[in-house]
Order: sequence, then structure tokens, then C-alpha cells
Amino acid sequence: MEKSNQQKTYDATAIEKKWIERWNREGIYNLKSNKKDPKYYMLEMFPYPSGEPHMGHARNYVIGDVAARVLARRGHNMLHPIGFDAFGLPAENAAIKSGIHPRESTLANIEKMRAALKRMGIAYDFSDEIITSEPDYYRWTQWLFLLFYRMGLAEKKEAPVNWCNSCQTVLANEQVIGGKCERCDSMVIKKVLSQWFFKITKYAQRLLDDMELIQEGWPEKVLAIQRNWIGRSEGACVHFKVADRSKDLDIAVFTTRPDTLYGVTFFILAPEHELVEEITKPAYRQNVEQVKKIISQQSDVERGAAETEKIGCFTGSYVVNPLNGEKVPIWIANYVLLEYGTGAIMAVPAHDERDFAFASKYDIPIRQVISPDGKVEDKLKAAYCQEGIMVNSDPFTGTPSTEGKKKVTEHLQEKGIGAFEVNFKLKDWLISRQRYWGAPIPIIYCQKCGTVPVPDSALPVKLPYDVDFRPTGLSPLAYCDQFVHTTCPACGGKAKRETDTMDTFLCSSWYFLRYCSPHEKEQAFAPKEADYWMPVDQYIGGIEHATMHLIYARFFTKVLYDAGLVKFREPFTKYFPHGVVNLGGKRMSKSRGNLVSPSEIYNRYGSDTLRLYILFMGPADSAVDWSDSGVEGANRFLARVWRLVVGNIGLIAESRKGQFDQTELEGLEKEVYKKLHQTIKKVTEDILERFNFNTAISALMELVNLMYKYEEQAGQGEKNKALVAELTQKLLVLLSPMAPFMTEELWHMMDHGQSIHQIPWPVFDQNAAREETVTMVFQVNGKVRDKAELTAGLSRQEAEKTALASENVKKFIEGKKIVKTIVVPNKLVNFVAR
RNA sequence: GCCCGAGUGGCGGAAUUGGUAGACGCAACGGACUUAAAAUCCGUUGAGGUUUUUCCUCGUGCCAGUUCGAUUCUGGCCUCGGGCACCA
Repeated sequence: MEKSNQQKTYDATAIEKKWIERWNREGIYNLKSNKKDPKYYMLEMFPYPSGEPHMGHARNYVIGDVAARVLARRGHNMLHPIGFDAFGLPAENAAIKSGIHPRESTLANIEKMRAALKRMGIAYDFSDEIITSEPDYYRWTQWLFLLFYRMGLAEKKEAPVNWCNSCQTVLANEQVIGGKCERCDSMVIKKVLSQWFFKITKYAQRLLDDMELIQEGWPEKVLAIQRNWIGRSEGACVHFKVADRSKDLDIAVFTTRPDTLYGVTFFILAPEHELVEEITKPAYRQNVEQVKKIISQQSDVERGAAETEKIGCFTGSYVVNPLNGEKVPIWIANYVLLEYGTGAIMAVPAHDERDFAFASKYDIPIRQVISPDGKVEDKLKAAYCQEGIMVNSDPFTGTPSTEGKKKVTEHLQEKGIGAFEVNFKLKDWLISRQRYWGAPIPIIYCQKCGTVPVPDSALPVKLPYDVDFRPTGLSPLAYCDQFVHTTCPACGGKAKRETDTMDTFLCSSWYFLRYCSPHEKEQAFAPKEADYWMPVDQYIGGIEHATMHLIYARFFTKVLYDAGLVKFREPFTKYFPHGVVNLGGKRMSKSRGNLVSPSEIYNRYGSDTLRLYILFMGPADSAVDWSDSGVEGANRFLARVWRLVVGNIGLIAESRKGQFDQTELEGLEKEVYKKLHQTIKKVTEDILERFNFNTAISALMELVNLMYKYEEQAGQGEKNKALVAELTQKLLVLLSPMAPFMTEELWHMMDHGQSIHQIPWPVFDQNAAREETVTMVFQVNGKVRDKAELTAGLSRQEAEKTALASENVKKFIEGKKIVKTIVVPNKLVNFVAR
């Protein structure tokens, strides 16, 4: 025999090193078959190359790997690619400290990460890998920027933006979490700067509407988060004229309650509103300036908090209520925000909590215009914010408020002073960054021609290598003369380049398209390949990207659809958010010092144990706590399988060609064969239909337990060799996606030439799995009183008869009358007795 | 405040269509093997009662409801987690 030195004990490290090399050499992880097979595009969110992968990465990639392996072996043409989201701040920050250039550290980290992914046995074809920070990739990110620019979806504008002082750059709204920087957790402040934006707001409605196309495959939770973020609200826009002016001055407001228009008793402008200056009367100027100053000192979070005291002051001017002609005073107040709506509101204290609090504080009249029952109250104790009947509203009095909203708006529309309007909380995506390690924005500023896009033929605009990238608040590229100074593509004159780089979320907004044709030289992606592979059938990754990456990728796809470059409107048919891995109830983190790294585990127990435990520790979509004894358990199970198989190696080799007749099996032999087929069904369905890897593994454990029972009962001499061979080989194939190394090793010990990972997935035989007897439960008044092992498919009458014969059932119906009998075939008989 | 989830033994969790609650694993305990230990193998393990290889009662966050029957469906509440939040 080839292997005389077969190991008696399971030594993962020795095995795994060997197979990594061999699989590499043989390239067995190109899972593409041919275009006749049904395609399947399985994708896990690609990592930022931080060095060693953490446990969250491991969970992400192991889950995808197992599913991809099973699908490929069920005859799919699989695309299962990997790459690196390689631009970004950490490399640059590290460079500032260590002096190692971001490109060098990034490539070194990619090397580490790639090695770790291979070590964990993830089935990726690394020849199709992409790296977003390399010019052959970011050239197309730049090209896409220019496409957006040409479509009028990219514009540079001055706006109050989020500024992170620690990162020395602006941030998109989505990157500000609770007023803090998503990256470094420091407070974000508002600055007015001229920045590049992508007009995602133009797609707000479609991002909502197209949820219909993916709601089957996305968890409702994620769609709800996005819906919340987009924040659609329906209402009306109403125009108010400023009173007593020689020239007409008109201020529009957005309201969701046009039905309360008769209850407007004051009007508020955001303190930063451009008209504040103009309408403030001299007598009030000093006061207004003072209040503005106080408000400007409040942080965004402070000002945004509902508990913060409302402050404001009168400006001296009035607006005219367009419906009843009443003059109402214009105030400024901290609770009105410039960013939302028009930065101005009509205040209805009777029916808005905030306006009520403000009016009470400053003694502004409160007028009830909505009543729950149509009656007018003397004095409202609190704002009434629900629907009701309109009161004190001239022609509309008596109208239900829901109807009133429509009627009032229609009325305003006829008079040309208002209209139906929809507002979104979603803001345009700020995409420029004042940092070095990103793709340069391909724009040139010429004194004569203005803003000029870099021609496609001149792409990529290469990121210069030798740059002093210490943060100064300006992009480091601004100090790189050879980069900045260029000639205008339009007139040939002297010009300067844009020196900001792009948000790295742009790189990840289209990478799934690049994977379809990763080596394409002439275009971002080959349409033929994209049309074939896209959309991604199953996307896997952390839910923390719900309002960042996932919303941007959906937006990009819609823009490409409008540009006629792709034929689908949604990039990811199904999305599975895996849960986080905690330790001691807390999220693992370096700063907390509660880290368990995958390498610790695979160095100690092997990758198969790591993989098995990751899958077994809980449902893939829920947060789980890491347990060291759980890892031991996973390792114990693998060792148990190892011993079972190794103990039968000789026997299996002997009986390889032997057939066995399943109809002749009896007793425990029949039981265990039945269990095998039940396990095939369960494992297949758990993995492919439900992503329930934990229960798939418990099914395999049950099978192994039963196989041990058979070992014990049969004894060496009397074992059914052909049956043992069949059980063992099928068990290994079922286990191989989860424990690829060990199963491969055992497979080869049996003198198989081919890799176990190329063996077709076992086929479930319904006949073999069928139970011939079932445990039926006998109940009286819904309580279990007895059980019996009965032939499956027993008739109702027979089942009822057997149940009635039970001593315990008799005991409980004695002296009572059976008023009803429920029989559920193969399950239970229930007597209702009174 | 609004919108989503979740709540089951000592612990992680299972119960897929309303039909045996607690699969599988961890931990614990008992036994076998061993000079001994580790490893391994075999058992026991929701709580309480009991006539202790028997059977009974209770039990899936709490309170109701629907049903012959509810971890599962409905209504209300509590707790925890997540998202949004002076959003007009």
C-alpha cells in the first residue's frame, strides 16, 4: 500500500500544509464549469487588507465557501471570486507613523491575507483576484466617475459638510455614526467647503421602489434600515410671502400637515438660513446675532437631540399666511435645520410637540385646528399630533384631517402657492476626500475652460508614488507639483488637477462587475460576461454596510442601467448578513484586548476545526459568543470521525468494488443506512435553502453517533463491509465542504485518485430514507398520555383503535364521554373527553 | 418617540406546514479502560413530586385570546439588541 505510515491520530497541521500546496498546484478551485450549466454567482464582501483576517472575516468567508462548494458540486457553473478593497485610511495612517509607503504595506498585507485565506481552505481562484488600489482597477473607477459626470450626476458644490478633524478629511453622511466618525470615532464637525457630490438623491425613489425586486432575497431588517435612511415623507410645499416689503419675497416650507395651515401662529427660519440677514429688522439685529452665536456653538449632536432646550428669537419681520392672510412673526430657532426641507418651517404649536414647547416658552399663541372629536377645547395642555377633524379652519372646518391634507394642498395648488411634495432624508453622497491613498478624481481646472474632465484616453490619472502624505487638511496631492501642474485637455493651456481623491466606497460600488471579466483591458467590464454572471445570486457580508456599501452599490447599478451598460436594476438578488463574533458578550476588538484570531485557532487545532466551530456555534445570521470549549468540541468531533474512518480503511479498500443490496439490510444496518439518506437530505437542504450550517453539522454528528453504535454492535468480523464503505465515503463527501482538509486526507487514504472536492454531491434516495414505523402520540384533551411505535401509514380507524386500547388513555377517559377524536396520520390521536 | 428583530435547560442552541418542547454540542456527574492521569468509550442530566425501569404536575419573557392542541397564530405588556430621530 502507498501509505504504510497512516496516522492513527488526527494531526491537522501536517495534513493541512500538504493539501494547501497540492490544491494550489492542481488549481482545483476554479469552480467554473461551462456555460451550459446553470450559473451561480456567490460573493462575499471583499476585505480591506488589514493584515491578518479577524474572526468576522473568517465567518464571512467560511459561510460562503461551504455554500459555494456544495453548489459547484451540484452542477453549477460557479463564480466565486475574491479581491481586496485596498485603498483607504488605515494604510495611510500607518504610513505616517511607520514611514512605510501605503502601497508597500497594502501589498504586504494582501500577501498575508491571501495566505490566511488559503490556510483556512477557502476555495478561491486567486488568478482572478482584483486589487482596487492598482491602476488597472482604479482606472475604471475613474472612468465611472467621468460617466457620472457626463450624466450630470457628479457635481462640485459648496455645502456644509461633515469634517473629521482626526482623519483630516470630509466624510459622507453615511460615514457619520451618531455624530462620530465611522473610522476613528472622533466627533465630526460641520464645515462649509466646496466638494464633489454624487446625486444619489435623484435615485431616492427608485432605491425605494426597486426593493420590490429584491424583497424575496433580502432580510426585511436590511430593507427597513435602508427605508429609514432614505426617509421618504409625503406632504406639501407652501409658499409664504414676507409681509410689508416693497419687493416680493417668498419663502417656501415643507410640511407633512397642510391640514394644520390655519393653526400657524409663527414661522421659523434656520439660524443659518440665507434670508435671516435680509429680513431681520435693525431693532432686533443685536439680539438675533447673539442667539445665532449661541446656537452656532452647539454641536450638531447637541442641537439634534430632542432633549436640548429650544432657543430662538423674533426677527422683527412677518410672513402672511397664504390661506387666511394672517400676519405671523418670523423667528429663528435652534430646532430648525438648514439641511432638511427648505430650512424654514411653518410652526403649528397646537399640533406639533416641538412648536408647542417653543410657543409655551416664548408666549406665542396656540390655536387648535385639529380635534379628535370635532369639539374645540379651551386650552390645550399638550400638542395633539394625531389625525382628527379640522376645526377653526373656515371652509375646511369639519373635514377629517386625512382628507383635509389633500383638499388644502389642492386648494393651494389652484392658487399657485403650493403643491404636493415628497421629501427625503437621504442626502447627496459626498465623494471627495482630502487624503492620499485613494483614486484621484479625474478632473482638471483650466483658467480659460473651467472644469474639464480628463479624457478617457488619458486614464488612469495615476496616483504619484513619492508624496508627503502627512495630513494638513488639504489633500497631500496638492503639495505634489508634478501631479498638480498639467495642461488643459481642451485648450492645451496651463491647468491644475483636482487634488482630492475619491471615497473608497466608490471602488467597492462596482467591483462585483469587474469580477465578471477581471482581466479585461479595454473596458471596466465586458458586457457579455456581466450579462451572463450578474446579478450576484448570493451576497454575504456584515449588516453594518446597510446604509453605506449596500446602498451605494444599488445606486451605481441603477446609474449603469440608465447608461445602458447593464441590463439589471439590482446587483444582489439575495443578501445574507452574517452575525458578528463576540467574546465575553462584547464585540472583539484590539483596543478592548478581547481578541481571538483565526490563526490562533488554526495553528492549534487546524483550519477544519476552526471552520467547523464557526459553522456550528450558532445560526449564521445571529451574533454569537466565542467559546473555547466549543472549539474543543468541534475538534473532538473531527477526531472521532478520523478514528472511525481510519479504523475501517483496510476494510473499505477491500470492499471498494463490492455492491450491497439495500433491500437485504436489517436491524441496525438498515437503521444506519436510512440515517445516511436522511442526513443527505438534511445537510443539503440546511446548507442550500436555509443557510443553517449548525443544524447540518448536528445531523452529521447524529449519523456518526449511529455509525459508532453499529461499530460497537457489529464487532470487527461481522461488519457489512460494503455498507461500511458506502457510509464512510458518503459521510466524508457530506463533511468535505466544512472540513476540506481532513476529508481529503482520509479520501486519499482509501486510494482514491481524484480529489474529494471534485466528487459529485451525494444524491438523496427517498426510498432508503423512508421510515417504516412512526411514534404516534396518544392524547386526551391535548395532553400526551401514551406513545406507541406503529407502522407508518396506518389508517385513521386503526390508529384510533390502538389509542383506545392504551391503558393510560383508558385511565384518563374513564367516566367521561368522548365528544371528538382528532387523528393526524403518523403523528397523533387526540380524544376530547368531557 | 417611530420602525425592525429577539427572548426556550447551567451554557450555545434545535423543533422547516399549529401536532412528542429541549435534537446536536458544551459544561457537570456516574461508570469502563489505566498502576495513575490524560485521551477514549458507555451512560445520566429542564424543575418539582412520586408508588423511583412507574406515573403525575409545572415549564419556551409576562398577561389574555383563538384552537381538540400554541415555542409556533392574534391582541396587550415587559426586557434586551439594532436602525432612525427637534426630519417639519
